[in-house]
Amino acid sequence: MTRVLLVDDDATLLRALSINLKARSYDVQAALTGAAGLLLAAKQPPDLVVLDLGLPDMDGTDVIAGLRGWTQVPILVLSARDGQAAKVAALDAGADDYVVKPFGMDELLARMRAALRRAAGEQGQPVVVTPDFTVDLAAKRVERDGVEVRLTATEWHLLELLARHANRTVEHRRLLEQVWGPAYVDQANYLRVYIAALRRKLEPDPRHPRYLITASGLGYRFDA
Amino acid sequence: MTRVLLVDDDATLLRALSINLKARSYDVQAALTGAAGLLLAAKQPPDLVVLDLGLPDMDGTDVIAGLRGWTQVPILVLSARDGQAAKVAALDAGADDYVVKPFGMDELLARMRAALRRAAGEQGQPVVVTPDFTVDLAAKRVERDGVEVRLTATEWHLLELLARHANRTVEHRRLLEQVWGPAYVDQANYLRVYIAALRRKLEPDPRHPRYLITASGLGYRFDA
DNA sequence: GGGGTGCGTCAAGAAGCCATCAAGACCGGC
DNA sequence: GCCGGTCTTGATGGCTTCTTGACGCACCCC
Repeated sequence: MTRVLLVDDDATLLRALSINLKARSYDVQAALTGAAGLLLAAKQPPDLVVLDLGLPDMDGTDVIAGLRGWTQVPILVLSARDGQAAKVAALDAGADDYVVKPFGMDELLARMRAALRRAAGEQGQPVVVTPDFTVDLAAKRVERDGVEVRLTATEWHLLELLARHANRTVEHRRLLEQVWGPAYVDQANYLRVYIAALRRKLEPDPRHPRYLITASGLGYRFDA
Repeated sequence: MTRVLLVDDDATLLRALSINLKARSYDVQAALTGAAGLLLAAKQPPDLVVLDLGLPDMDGTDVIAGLRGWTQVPILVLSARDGQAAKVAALDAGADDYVVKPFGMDELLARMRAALRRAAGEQGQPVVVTPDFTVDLAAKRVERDGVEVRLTATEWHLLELLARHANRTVEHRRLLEQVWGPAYVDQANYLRVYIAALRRKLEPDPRHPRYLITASGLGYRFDA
């Protein structure tokens, strides 16, 4: 299910949006402040963020920067300000779209669909195949010799991240940020433990990994 | 250079846009009709399409469909119609953004940048190629004769820095500061040791380097 | 020719990183 | 409250990588 994070200090609007989105089978999370929004996003990375710029606790562009520091999630900005300068600032800070309040619900939904469609397109093929196992990113399943491999939630997050960047080294920081959250960027221990688990479950010879490659000092790479 | 295709039947607006974009170093192509636009796009695929919906020869959504049939290029729609239905129709047909005329030039440019930024993210960063090896900056990988060359973290940082400034001499201070930190700006020893390591691993004849060139007294240069 | 400077090479000890294991904490279902 | 699985955390040993100093060479200036 598509997870949407709403950040807006106007509780009435928040509720209206929330109801509308839930009725359309989105998985909705809501925050009233920028700080709460960033925290929620870190805990459970959303597929789309709808962000009101007029928050009481933080400047809107700072919230955008806080997200862009570690994720490429589409950000759709809402704002009462119609000036060009505000729009340019938000878009250049990393927002994907800018909608002026008051807005029509149908338009907002269409813009959300457009943003999600683009983001989905980026993810590429949903299945990664190797001679020894296959990773089905859409179904969240891993098969080896025709048998499903049972992965824990954390193992899956890590494998998914690596598989989506197959053949590219992903840095320690990035892995830790995406799987455990921004607070864990220097807990490299976690990576070792879970990479080891994945190797045990997937590699033909866990002692000499062929797919989950260590880039010493840099990160790990999934070679397809 | 970024190629932009403008499709609009209003010749005045077309010229104004064109001048503005060219001044910002975009490579601009213009079409007055939907048919001409589709033809141009097919001939020389653009990086971004700016499309006026009110064309004389075709319905706007048909132009969008004609593009979406074979390309994921970002489409930014211009329209005089401000109704929600028109926006929803265009966005759901495959447009990425919808700007109502009259619009501010700064806003349009910011929305173009946002669309291009997203599209660029999909492709990944550049690769530096030489006759003897290739440096993939995004994947953090180096290949030589089709075989991966194993680099340590420090070796990679140094090579990356040089590759990103290919064909330009980078000063000792700068290299040391970026790779080892500001406290090491006069530890020129480190550079010798690690440049030597890179030459051993990458140069066809490490004794007579062809790519990692010493600029005596100044710094080093990566010749591509 | 002599002294100085910058560069390339080498090697050995120090330091850091990685794989692995295991024990305790935590959390869910029953 | 118990039990199984999962997550966190710390300790260990092996290995890679980094740091450091020494040496030789080429070049330049005097």
